[in-house]
Amino acid sequence: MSDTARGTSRRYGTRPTMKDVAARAGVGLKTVSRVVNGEPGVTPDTERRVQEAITALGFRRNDSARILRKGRTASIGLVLEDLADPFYGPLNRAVEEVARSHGALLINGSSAEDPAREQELVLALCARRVDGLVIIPAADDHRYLAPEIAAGIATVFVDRPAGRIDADVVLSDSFGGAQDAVAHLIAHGHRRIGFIGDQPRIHTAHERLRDYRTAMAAAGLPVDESWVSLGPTAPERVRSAATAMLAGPQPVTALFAGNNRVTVTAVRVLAGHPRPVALVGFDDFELADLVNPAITVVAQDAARLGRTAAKLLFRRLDGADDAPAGWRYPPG
Amino acid sequence: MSDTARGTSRRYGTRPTMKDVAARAGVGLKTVSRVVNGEPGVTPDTERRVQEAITALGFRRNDSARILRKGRTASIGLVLEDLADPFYGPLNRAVEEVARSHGALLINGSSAEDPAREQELVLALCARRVDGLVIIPAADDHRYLAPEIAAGIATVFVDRPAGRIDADVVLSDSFGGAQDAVAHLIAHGHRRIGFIGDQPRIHTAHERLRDYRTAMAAAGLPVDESWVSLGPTAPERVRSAATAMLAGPQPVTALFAGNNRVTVTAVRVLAGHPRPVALVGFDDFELADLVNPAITVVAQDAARLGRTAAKLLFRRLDGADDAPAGWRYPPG
DNA sequence: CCCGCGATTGACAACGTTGTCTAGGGGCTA
DNA sequence: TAGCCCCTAGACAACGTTGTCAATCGCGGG
Repeated sequence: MSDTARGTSRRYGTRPTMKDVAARAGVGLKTVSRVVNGEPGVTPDTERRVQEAITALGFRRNDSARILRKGRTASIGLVLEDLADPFYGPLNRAVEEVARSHGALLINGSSAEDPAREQELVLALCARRVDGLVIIPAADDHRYLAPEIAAGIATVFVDRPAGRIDADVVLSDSFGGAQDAVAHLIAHGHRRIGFIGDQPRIHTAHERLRDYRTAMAAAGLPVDESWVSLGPTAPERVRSAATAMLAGPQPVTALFAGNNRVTVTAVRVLAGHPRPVALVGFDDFELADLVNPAITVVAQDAARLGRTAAKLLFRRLDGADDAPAGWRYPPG
Repeated sequence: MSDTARGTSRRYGTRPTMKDVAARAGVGLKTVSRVVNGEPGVTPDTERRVQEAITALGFRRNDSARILRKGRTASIGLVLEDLADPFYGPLNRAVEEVARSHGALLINGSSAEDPAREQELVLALCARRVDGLVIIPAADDHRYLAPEIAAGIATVFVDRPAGRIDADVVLSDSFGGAQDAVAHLIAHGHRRIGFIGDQPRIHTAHERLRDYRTAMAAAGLPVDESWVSLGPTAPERVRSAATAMLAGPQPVTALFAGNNRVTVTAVRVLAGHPRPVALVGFDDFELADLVNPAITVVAQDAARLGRTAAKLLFRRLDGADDAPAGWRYPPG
C-alpha cells in the first residue's frame, strides 16, 4: 500500500495525518497546517480544497505532536484526596471552569491521603508536562517538587499548606471558624465538648484541634484528653470514638466534628443516642439544615477556594513572577 | 552557550533531555532511554553513571514525546454533566480507580448538559488521542463520534444510551426502580402523585416519566397533567413546579422526584409546607435517611456504574472486539 | 591462534506537528 | 517597461522520545 493511498483505504486504528491531507488536496504540508489552525495567507480556493480533503479523510489534528512541538500542553493537573468526597465536588468544578475559560483541560487524580501516592501522581503529571498543578496536599514534604517548579510547572496548594517548599497557597481561615464553632457550643451552656478530627498528619486537623483547645482555654474550660480523638475518617473509627466520648462517667454533651466525613458519621451516632447531644461540624453539606438531629455547620466556600487557586495558577502561567504568597479566606 | 552546556547552566523553563543526560554521562542517547525505561542490556557500571547524570540534571522523561512515538497516551477521558453533582462523585472515583489500576490518567470534563459543549469537549479529548472515553451523554446524536471510534478510540456510554450510533452502554435499571417508587407511594394510600423530572431531552427523565405513567396506569389511577413537570433541575424551577402541584383544589399528596437534584429542592419545599407530603426520590444521597421530613430514595449504585463502564473500556483496549452491548443494572 | 557468538552500545530514522526561511507570481509605481 | 514589494505557498528542520539495526568487544571452543 503506497503512502498516499492511506487516506483511501485506511487500516483500522490508523489515522490520516496532515501529510495525507496535503497529498489529497494537492498542496504542501504547511498549507494544511495553516488551514487547520486558521492562520492567514491561504486563498479561499486553496482553503476549500484543503477543507474538502479534511472532511473526506476524517482528519483530526494530533495534539500529541502539537504539544511536543509547542512545549505547552494546555492542561493542568488537580490532585485531591478523594474525588468522591462531596467537599471536593464544587472545588473540582470551579477549577475545571477556570481551566476551561483558559482553553485548558483538567487531569484529575486522587491521592487517597497517601503521601507516596500523591508524589507518584504529581510526578506522573509533571512527566506529562502539565502547564500547572493545583494540589490539595496529603504529604508534608514537597521538596520533591522543587525541580519541577524550577523547570516551569506552576504550582498552587489549596486547603493545606505546602511542606518545606516555597509556593503559592490558598487556605480557608479555619482558625476563626473553629473558634466560632466551639464558642457557639459554649454559649449554649456546654462545658464538656468533644473533638473528633482527621489524622494528626493532616494540617487542617492539627489546626482545628489547636483552635478547639484555644477556644476552650479562652472560656476557662478544662479539656479532658478522653474528649479528643484524631484519626482516619472511616466511619468505624469515628463511630467508636464518638461512642466512647458519649459513655463513661463524664460524657460529653456536645461534639465538634473536624470535617464533613466526621460530621456525617457523628450525625448517625447521635441519631441513635438516647440523650440529645449538640453537634457542630466543619464543612457544609447538602441539606445540613434539614437533618435530624439538628446540627450546626461551619461552611467553607470550597468553590471559592478552587476558583481562587486556579486563577492564581493561570496568573502565574501568564507570566506573573512575584514572590509566592499565601491567601486566606474566612469560612463562606 | 553550547548545546552540551545546557545541563550545566540551565535557562529557567528549559529542561534537560536524554541528549543532555547522555552527554553528561558520556554515553549514547539510546542507553539513557534504556536506563530510564528499565530495559535490559546495560552494565551496572554504565547504569550507575547514567543514574548519576539523571539525578544531577534533574531529568524527567518528557511523556509528550514518548506518547507521540508510541501512539498511546495511557489516558482516558470522562465526560459528565457536572463535576459538583454528588451523584457523579462515586462514579468519577470508580472510573479513576480502574484507570489507575491500568496505569492510565483520567482527564475530566463537564458538559453542563449542553450537547454542543459535550461535543466540543469530546472532540478535544479525541485530538489529545485519549485511549478511551467514558461518556454520560448530554446530546442525543453521537454520529460525530463515529470516525473517532472507527479510528480506534474505545467509547463507553454510561447512565444514558448513545444516540444514533452503535456503542457500548452501561445503564442502571431505572425502570424497575421508578415503578417500585410509585408503587410504594400507592401502597401507602396515595392517589394524587406528582412527578418532577429533568429536562425531557434527557433520556433518563423521559424514561422515568414513562415508568411513572405505567405504574399509575397499572394501579388504575388517572394522571392529571398538572401533576407532571419536566425541566431544568435548577432550584427555582423545581420549587415553583412543586409549589404549583401542592396548591390548587386537587393538590398532590405525594411527590416522585426524578433525580437527586430535584429531590433536594423538593425536600426544602416540603419542609416549609403545612401538610405532610410523601416524597420518593431517585438516586440516593448522603444522610437521606436522616432528613426531615422523612423521604424514601431509590438508590442507584453510581460507583458500580462507573466501575463497570471503565472495566468494559479497558477490556476493549485490551483487544476485545465483540459487538457493542448494553448492560443494565438494577438499582443498588 | 582464529572464528563465532552473545552481550553491550550507539547511530539513525520515525512519530506528526509548527516555526523559519526562501521561491515564485502578480500588481503597482516610476 | 523595469524594478519592487507583497502575498501565497512549500521545503526543511526541529521538538524528545523509542524501534531497528549495525558495530564493537570480550571470550570460549575448535
